[in-house]
Amino acid sequence: MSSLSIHNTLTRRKEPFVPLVPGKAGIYVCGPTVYDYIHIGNARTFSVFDLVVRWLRASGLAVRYVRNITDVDDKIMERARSRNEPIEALTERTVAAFAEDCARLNLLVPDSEPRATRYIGPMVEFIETLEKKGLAYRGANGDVYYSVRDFPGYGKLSRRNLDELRSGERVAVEAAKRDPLDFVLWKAAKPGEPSWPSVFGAGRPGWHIECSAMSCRELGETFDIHGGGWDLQFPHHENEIAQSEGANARPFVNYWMHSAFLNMGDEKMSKSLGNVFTAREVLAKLDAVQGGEQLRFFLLRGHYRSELSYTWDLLEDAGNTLRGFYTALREVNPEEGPVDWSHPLAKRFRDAMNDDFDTPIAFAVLHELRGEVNRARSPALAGLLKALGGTIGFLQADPEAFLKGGVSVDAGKGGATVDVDALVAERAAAKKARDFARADEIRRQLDAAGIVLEDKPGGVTEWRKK
RNA sequence: GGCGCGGUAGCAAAGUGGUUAUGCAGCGGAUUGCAAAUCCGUCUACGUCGGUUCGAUUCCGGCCCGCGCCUCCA
Repeated sequence: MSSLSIHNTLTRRKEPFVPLVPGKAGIYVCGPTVYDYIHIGNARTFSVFDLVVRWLRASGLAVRYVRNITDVDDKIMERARSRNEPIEALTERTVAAFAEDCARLNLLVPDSEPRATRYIGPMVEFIETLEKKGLAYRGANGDVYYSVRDFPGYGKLSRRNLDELRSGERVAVEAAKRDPLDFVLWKAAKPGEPSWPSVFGAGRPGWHIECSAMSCRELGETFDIHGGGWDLQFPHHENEIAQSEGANARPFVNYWMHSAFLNMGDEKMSKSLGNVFTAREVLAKLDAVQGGEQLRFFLLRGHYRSELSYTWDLLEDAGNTLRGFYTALREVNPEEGPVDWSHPLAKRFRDAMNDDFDTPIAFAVLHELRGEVNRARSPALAGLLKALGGTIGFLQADPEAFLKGGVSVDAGKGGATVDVDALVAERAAAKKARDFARADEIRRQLDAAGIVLEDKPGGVTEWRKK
């Protein structure tokens, strides 16, 4: 029986996963900054870690899953100001929208979603500890900074050498910093900005400190897995390590996981290129019933450490493939039940997932299983297919409902909605009378409306969305 | 300049020192009133030049090409 290996960014290699406490796992994922809807790159990252959590649980571990919400930040303040909306109204609205997007993508609700604004106290205490240990200092401008030169090992995650980091070349360095790479822990209050009282004076926390303080509260000083997008490696996660290990004098995280980027075609997603799509923009273009799982499948069928290109064709391709799975489950009613891990295909699926979440192979196994289901028409095998898909958050919808899709069917002529069932019934009568001309006319009419008819043995006609 | 990643068939995407990845698309066949679905079969591969090896897509080196981070960023 294979066991899980995880690629650890700290060591840049796959390592056997050994939980801190046998049978349990703690995972912290850097969540959204709630000033706008999440984009599909965010969706990829969150989907990846949803997959990780699901697989850890499928492996029998009791997982505590924490994903934070950053609700105090410069971008939030700017957005609230430009929209002339109170900050809290903006963040509450965005948090609610985020929850909707997650639900469409079939993302698990984390066990805890700590918000920065509710952990100001712990953050201040954290900074106090750092100051006592000589790792933090107060600048002339009232800000409190972390002194990176006083933390041995700074750069170990992103493999950067302090002297090679030419900070300040591209951005002006704050004069109050002793070293250009020092980062802010506490920002002194400015007029019109939200602030909290503290021993450092009124102010608000820097970005990095929330994750150190909240992960410590939620998961302890040392925990198993910390995840996020590739770009967070530096400086965010490097700074988290400096803060947490500096304050606690213990290892912070055992396994660092970073998901690769999603690009727009062959271009990087960026606001200046104007090619940032929100998850809900993409979902709006997809079928109301199928779209969420289609997007999830598109995001997860490649390996999480490989870059992924977003194109409409690839999204459609993912939809075609996914429909293939559901077609098999529609044709052979799956037995409900847990995974039979003794089945050879189940073993191969597990081996693939245990090999650093190798979803391309896992899905290849599922395709083989799909073929077996169709050949053998075995409810037990169909049940295995569904159960295996379920371990990573797929194939749990009702197959017929999934294949019929969710949007109203429009004939494209005068905007009239087609009554599919009535037409199918009429066609059945025509077929019985051997009026194939009429039957084919109805087929064509429905085809034009995006409906494919499938005649089954016994005179039954199924239909699905094209 | 520093650090790092990748080039696999039409498209996507794994993996392996010698034996079919897999999917979508295409093509042929079975099946079907016609279709669809399904099944069977099938065509396109491992950037380039060398090295190691009985044998390399798979290990090593050079080269070419593409890309990322070093600044807020999933």
